[in-house]
Amino acid sequence: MTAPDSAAPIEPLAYDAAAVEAKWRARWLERGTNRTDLAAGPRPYYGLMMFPYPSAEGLHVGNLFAFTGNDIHGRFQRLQGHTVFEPLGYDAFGIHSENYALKVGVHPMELIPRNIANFRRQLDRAGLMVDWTRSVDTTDPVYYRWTQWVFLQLYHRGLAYKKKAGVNWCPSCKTVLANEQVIAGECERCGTKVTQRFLEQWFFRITDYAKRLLDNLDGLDWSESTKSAQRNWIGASEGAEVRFRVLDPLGDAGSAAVMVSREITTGSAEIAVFTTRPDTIFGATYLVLAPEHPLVDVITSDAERASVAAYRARTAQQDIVSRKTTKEKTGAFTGAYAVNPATGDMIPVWIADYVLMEYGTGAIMAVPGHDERDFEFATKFDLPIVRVVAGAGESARTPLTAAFTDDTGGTLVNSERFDGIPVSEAKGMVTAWLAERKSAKAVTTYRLHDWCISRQRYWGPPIPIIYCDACGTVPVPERDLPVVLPNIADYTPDDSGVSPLARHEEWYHVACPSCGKPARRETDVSDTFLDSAWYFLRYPSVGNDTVAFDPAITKRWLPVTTYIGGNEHAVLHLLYSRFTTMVMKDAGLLDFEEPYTKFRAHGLIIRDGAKMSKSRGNVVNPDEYLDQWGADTLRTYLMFLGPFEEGGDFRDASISGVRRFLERIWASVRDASASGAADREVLKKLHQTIRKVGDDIPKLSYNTAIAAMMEYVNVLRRGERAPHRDEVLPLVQLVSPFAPHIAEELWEMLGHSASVFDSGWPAFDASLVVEDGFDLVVQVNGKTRGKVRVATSVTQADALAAARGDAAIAKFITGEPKKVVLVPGRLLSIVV
RNA sequence: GCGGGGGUGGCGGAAUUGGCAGACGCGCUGGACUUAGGAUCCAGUGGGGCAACCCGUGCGGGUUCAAGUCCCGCCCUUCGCACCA
Repeated sequence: MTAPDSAAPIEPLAYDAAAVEAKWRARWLERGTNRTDLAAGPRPYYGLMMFPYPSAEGLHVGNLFAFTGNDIHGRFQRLQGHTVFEPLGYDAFGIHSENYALKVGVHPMELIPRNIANFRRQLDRAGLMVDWTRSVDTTDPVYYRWTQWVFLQLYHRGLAYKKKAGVNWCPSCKTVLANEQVIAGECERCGTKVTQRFLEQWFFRITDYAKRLLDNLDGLDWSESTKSAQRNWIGASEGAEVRFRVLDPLGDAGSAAVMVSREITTGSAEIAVFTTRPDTIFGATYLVLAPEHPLVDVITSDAERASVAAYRARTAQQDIVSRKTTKEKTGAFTGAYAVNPATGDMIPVWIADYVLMEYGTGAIMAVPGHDERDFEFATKFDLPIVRVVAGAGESARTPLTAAFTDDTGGTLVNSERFDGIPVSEAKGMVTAWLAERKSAKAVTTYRLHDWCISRQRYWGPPIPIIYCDACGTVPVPERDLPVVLPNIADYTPDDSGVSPLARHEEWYHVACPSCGKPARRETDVSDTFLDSAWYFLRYPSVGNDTVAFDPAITKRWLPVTTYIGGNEHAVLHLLYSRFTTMVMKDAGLLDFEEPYTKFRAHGLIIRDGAKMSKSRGNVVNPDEYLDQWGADTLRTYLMFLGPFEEGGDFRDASISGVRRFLERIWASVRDASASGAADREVLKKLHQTIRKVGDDIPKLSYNTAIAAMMEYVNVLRRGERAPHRDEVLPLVQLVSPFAPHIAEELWEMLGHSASVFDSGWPAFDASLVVEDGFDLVVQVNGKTRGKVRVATSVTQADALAAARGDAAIAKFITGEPKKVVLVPGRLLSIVV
């Protein structure tokens, strides 16, 4: 029998990911599917994702993972009827770009646009619902004009100031290094010994906002890990500031009695210290100042001047990192003495580098009996150690072989009127007692430092300040913004420690905006964290070049509804943008002070159990996977390999399962029949799935949502049954946030002409999932012995009867039940 | 040291917050269809045992009819902070 001329049976249309994806990329562009109507769309939903640094290597699967997770969330919100705004831009300034440009010998102004073009190409393939008409590029003068404007707002509010600060300096790279670039006192790149330099730098007074930044955290819907990292970083500690009077260094150091009387008449200097343990003041046997402390010059005796100067010089040379990590105690005696306000004793004043100028008051009262560092120091320099706290089973005379630092269980000893009082109570009591005598006050100190925004480099927005001999420091008037970063050929940093911009004469020299006389520009550029501290304010106002952010559109779209990003920015970026927002609020420019209502940190994609890195050679290039599997498969796979907030291990092996899942959906829709009726059991599973996926997506439980859809497809296709159209149509909507291209194609195959993303979310019908009975699990003496089918509303007595009627279970019910517990809808527990 | 996550089959991971441990996927085993299978489909798959059953969520205790989940004491791991007074 030969077939008639109608040829072989028609090949069923196979899923061709590349064709489908190309078709829908073009269609979305042409229809403007991803453009957001910012002015009129109902129920605004601002779904922000952290913008990437456009590296020369191109998009990383880690970026893709993060963006996809955010995109799914955004597409889901759109299906729920929100007007979703999902912008994306480029964070392209900074030392990374500059160093890379120097390395490959291509100017950043040439390199960055090239990188951005490549990023854009890759991002377009990823199927993100990004509104590209409102993108930002931090290196574009159209953008950084407003970054400079933000600087000026802070400057005008007295929140930007200049001060000298120590920085890590690599003499070989001729550049300032961040603390994390210093490895064991050496430059991470070239291995040269790092030194410390003092440079005039611009700072933002973020410490003025420490309390607000800390207190507001409680009310934010953020990942707990992120809030905790911020709390850690702000580092509030409660304690007391205690003042110690310094004795006249010229006096006779041999007699305490004489000294005390002299000191009252001369009224010499006071040293303020910060302590979290005011209760231990009776054990404060010496004071220590940071070597940089301004009082050191005042109090140092002639006899000690040379050794103090030598010690200070040595400290000034040391790099900042090794100073903080070298535990070996060093120091020098100043020759001065102070009075312990609790005991009246004369105690020596030392300087040591274990005391940091930038924390607290830059001075401490040393209590060697109850602080490990002080104990070590006192032991080394033979200073007195006094016990003032006794732990359980200890007395005032129990010798101290190490510092006793427990501040929960102890009671005070050798502390006069406070003897016997528990440490927990004594803290407040001692502070109050000292306060009465005008020697102390309760204070909270923060670990947070002011934000240094100066960079002595080329690739950043110039700080908009002009120095005039007549007028002093003059901010660039807003009408003169932007201060354009000049395109200079030689942007290599040099040994001067001054930005390369200083070498560009015609840019550097400028007329003073205030008096017109010759003046000079600030040559530092600002930190990239300033670029990203306000970018979310800009997106909705992109295109409006008369303001940084339009008040009406800002009111409509901000604060950001959901922000998703990596935990590597949990501290600095998020803190700086919160601070900037608070300042804008205080300036009356915004009516909210927390920029991100909800923040979730995504996890990290690792490979072979390790973070992806070039040196390890385990970096996954998304292009390869997009070519081989398509964006829909890669997206869904990335979301399936683990919980979104934890990340997961990328492995080639399991991607095929996800691809098979999409193919099965494709075949189900292709083969669906419109005649007859949908199967009731299948519909039940469908509606359970609608509920599950709808519950899981908002929780970012993408992996379990996908698993639920896979389960449904297994039911749908069981035994190679032919699905009904009503069984597959809602599935296309469910899967669409994950696999948008194939969903659009299938939606069209089902006869729709509009986008699936404007079709709404399938309705969940509770009546379809009602079960008329269920399998009751029966436990006897705590062990599962079987299950019986019973009615949903079964009573305990009926359940027990049913269990007894099942031979396999009944044989374990050996006597009269002592106790019976029925968990409705779940199980029956019988104790015999 | 302080703070935040984690420890579940061969692997990635589920488990409605105290209620059938191992959903879903990979891998593996067997089968079907095939000239063929690295395609597709079906079935099985924590360990032990012929079986009835027994044992199993890092370790040791405890609470409970019932513990991966709660309590106490440890171990390991990962991330953040750290000479911060």
